[in-house]
Amino acid sequence: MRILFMGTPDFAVPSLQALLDRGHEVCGVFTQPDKPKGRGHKMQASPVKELALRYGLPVFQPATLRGGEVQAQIAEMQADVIAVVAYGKILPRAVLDAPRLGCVNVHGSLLPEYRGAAPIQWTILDGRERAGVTTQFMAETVDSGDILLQRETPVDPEETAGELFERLKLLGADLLAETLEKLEQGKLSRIPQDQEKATMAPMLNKEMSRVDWSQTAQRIHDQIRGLNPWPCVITELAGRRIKLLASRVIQLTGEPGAAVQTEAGLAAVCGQGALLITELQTDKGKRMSGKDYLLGHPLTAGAKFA
RNA sequence: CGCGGGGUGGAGCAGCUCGGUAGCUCGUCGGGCUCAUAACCCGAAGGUCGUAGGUUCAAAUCCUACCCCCGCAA
Repeated sequence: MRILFMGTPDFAVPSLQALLDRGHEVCGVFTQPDKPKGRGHKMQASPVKELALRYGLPVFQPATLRGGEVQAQIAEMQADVIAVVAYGKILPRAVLDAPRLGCVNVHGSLLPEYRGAAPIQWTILDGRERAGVTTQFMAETVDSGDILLQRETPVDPEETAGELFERLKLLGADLLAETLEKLEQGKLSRIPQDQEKATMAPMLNKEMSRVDWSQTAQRIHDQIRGLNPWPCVITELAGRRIKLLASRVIQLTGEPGAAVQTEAGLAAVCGQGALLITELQTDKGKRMSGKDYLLGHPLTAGAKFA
């Protein structure tokens, strides 16, 4: 099959890899332009670009897909299908209509739930027990297209967004390959989304890192899991920034926000129940268990998380 | 040249400003006490203080370069 691939971050890499492994002809790879990133603001190529270059595939990094020139270029490629996985740009009508079989997208949720930029994180943040991936025909409105295939997976109560992410990107890659093959054989039917059941999973921001200790321990636990590895729950203890990376719900009462030394380690009292802080990161950047933290940072009387 | 923090026995930290015997909490090992204990007491092992140079009578500490880790900002 002649495929034009569009994708940018890590999540998209296994999908491209799967298409290559199955012997499809990837006639081009679209990915976001290199950007100055990280410390020192060094230019950095996207993970998808790096993979594409390793395979010697033609790479395209237009700033926009809205120009007639790019659109003509895409049309000339005569791809059977365009596979889009976390590309980061809206595809205009002209591009959606270009390939013979249409544009197929992999999304990290069981659509119509969790449309948008951060479906995996919101699945965890909401404490959901089931997650999944969906392949859909792309529509002009984000993630509203007809569903092709879905695959579901249970979420572990302790699983972080990052861990679920790692699993779903592999599931997604499999599902994409399967979808394209069945699509080519005409074995798929399109299932329109139930628009009534649609929910949104907007991009995360740093505002969400703050903890409201009056909430239930379970809810804060989900917040810690859902925001890990980025942007993470950030709180303050003894005047210093602390990232909370992992926790466990325990029974303990007291003033919400109170920092308590327990036999098992550092704990934080919540509105209902409490959290044992099983992994945290100090402002020096070291990751450690709450127990280790206490060895070098003894709690003062009445210490509270901010 | 974006801004900034950090690398000290196995773990987490202090010491660095104002060079001069390597400190604290925990762990480990041995012994003791106790009806008992994650408690307490006594003792011991374990560190090229990130790397390489430099200054000095003397460097964890001051100077230079490099390596690694992290936060902010993007």
